[in-house]
Amino acid sequence: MTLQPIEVRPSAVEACAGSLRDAVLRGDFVEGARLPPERQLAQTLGVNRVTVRGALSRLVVEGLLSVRQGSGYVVQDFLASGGPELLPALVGHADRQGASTLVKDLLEVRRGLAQVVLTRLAGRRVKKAELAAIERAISAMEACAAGPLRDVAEADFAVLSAVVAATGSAAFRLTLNPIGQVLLTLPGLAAAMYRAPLENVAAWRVLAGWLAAPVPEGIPLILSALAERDEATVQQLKRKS
Amino acid sequence: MTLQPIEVRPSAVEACAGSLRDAVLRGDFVEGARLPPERQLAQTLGVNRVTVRGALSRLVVEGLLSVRQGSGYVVQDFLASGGPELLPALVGHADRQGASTLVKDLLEVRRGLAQVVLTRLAGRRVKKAELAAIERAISAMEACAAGPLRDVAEADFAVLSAVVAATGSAAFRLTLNPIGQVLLTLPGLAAAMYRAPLENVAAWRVLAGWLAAPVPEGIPLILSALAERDEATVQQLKRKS
DNA sequence: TTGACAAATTGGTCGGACCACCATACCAAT
DNA sequence: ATTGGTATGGTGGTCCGACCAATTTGTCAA
Repeated sequence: MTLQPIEVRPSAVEACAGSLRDAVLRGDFVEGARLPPERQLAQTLGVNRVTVRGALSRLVVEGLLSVRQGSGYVVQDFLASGGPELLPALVGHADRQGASTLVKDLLEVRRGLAQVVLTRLAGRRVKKAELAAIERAISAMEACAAGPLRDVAEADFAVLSAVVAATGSAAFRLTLNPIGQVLLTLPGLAAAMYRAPLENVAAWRVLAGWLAAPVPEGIPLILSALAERDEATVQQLKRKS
Repeated sequence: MTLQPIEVRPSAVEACAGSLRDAVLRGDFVEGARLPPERQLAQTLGVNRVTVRGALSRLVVEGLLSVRQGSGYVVQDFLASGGPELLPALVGHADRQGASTLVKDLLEVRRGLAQVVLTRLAGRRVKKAELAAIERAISAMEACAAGPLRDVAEADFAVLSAVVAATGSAAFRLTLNPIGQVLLTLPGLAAAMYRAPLENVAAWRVLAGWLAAPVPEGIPLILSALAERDEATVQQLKRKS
């Protein structure tokens, strides 16, 4: 009994949201154009109006649509108004080349944030409690290294999250969270990134060691290690799928 | 006739979402605890169940709650699962000191992303079309420098957005978008940041000039200028409110 | 004590109705 | 011909009541 991959049936509004999101990203509706009215969409999708309303409001939050009472839903330029949570859908619509580029760029963003975090941490004393939390997260990752990849990925993100938490900055954490969640949902990414989970654990241990005496000179080494791992991940991703 | 600040009445589900969000962030519900059922919340808030459902689903997307059919809504650790769009609400619940710290950190995140973007742009040739778009955005900002602050802030963000767009990376843009939107909604921030809009325009022009021949050596100067402006903004914010 | 079963609770969906806002076309006054 | 008001239909926003589906809880028998 290694694992039990439960499968959940997505809710109706989730299905509707996915369908509509795909349609928008596919370009079925011209940007700036108006979507069909809710009632018509409901009939087309064979679902109640309340359900499509839920889906549409979701897309509005995501930045794909805007809405005004009495007027209707208009397609937005999601690159100018959307959030990172759109990336999985974008990856789904891109070819192999485009998908790997998207992932590569997202990892670059993550490294950039990591650099800011490390820079901020440099020279400061990290509280013992937070250092202990990081150690705990690393150990947890080591513990599930042989288990399902999904758990490894989550544990890996938990370590990074703990490091970011050590900055004591809510803005940092809230900015990183969506990126981590996106990385978790990208299919095949975990398989490409955690081919040898224990190496990742070792890398984290290096970072934890640095945190004990965070001198700025140590940052480039850590960052280059991250870059190496990310590069290998992208290469593996290209080769695989 | 300088401007006409229209006022819109927020929708019912927005109001409900705000009320519930405040309650959660204020700690009225213990983390991990279950919220009252939808029907009860509807009665308490004096609104239909459909309406509170909309508000609750919104909070789920924001990472404040999780939900399971038959079980209920449970409060999440938003620092571990929330997105940057929570920051305005957080600022509203913080004291003066905490609020300015939140803003300062968010600006630090933005500078970090700017650094990554500039690093990526360095050494590459920026396409003429994108350079022109940046110039256009700067001119648009200059044009509305004397107008309402809200427009200045939007134009300023549009410039940064154009610069990021020059990277050709969707991940970069989608990561930055929420941060920009948050900065736009923070009350009083525009007043603190754009006390002399023309200076900001001049700074952008410097950046645009660098983009014509993006040598890595020019990056620190631009970044330090940004840091200076952000620092001044935070100081002004502390002093003011 | 344990396991299965039944009832109550709770979120998810449905159908229809009405209200508020908006877009358009039309008409009257200038 | 232009302007301003008005009427009509369309569209999103909210409400009501009902039922379905998943979960939790309580109960009882083995």
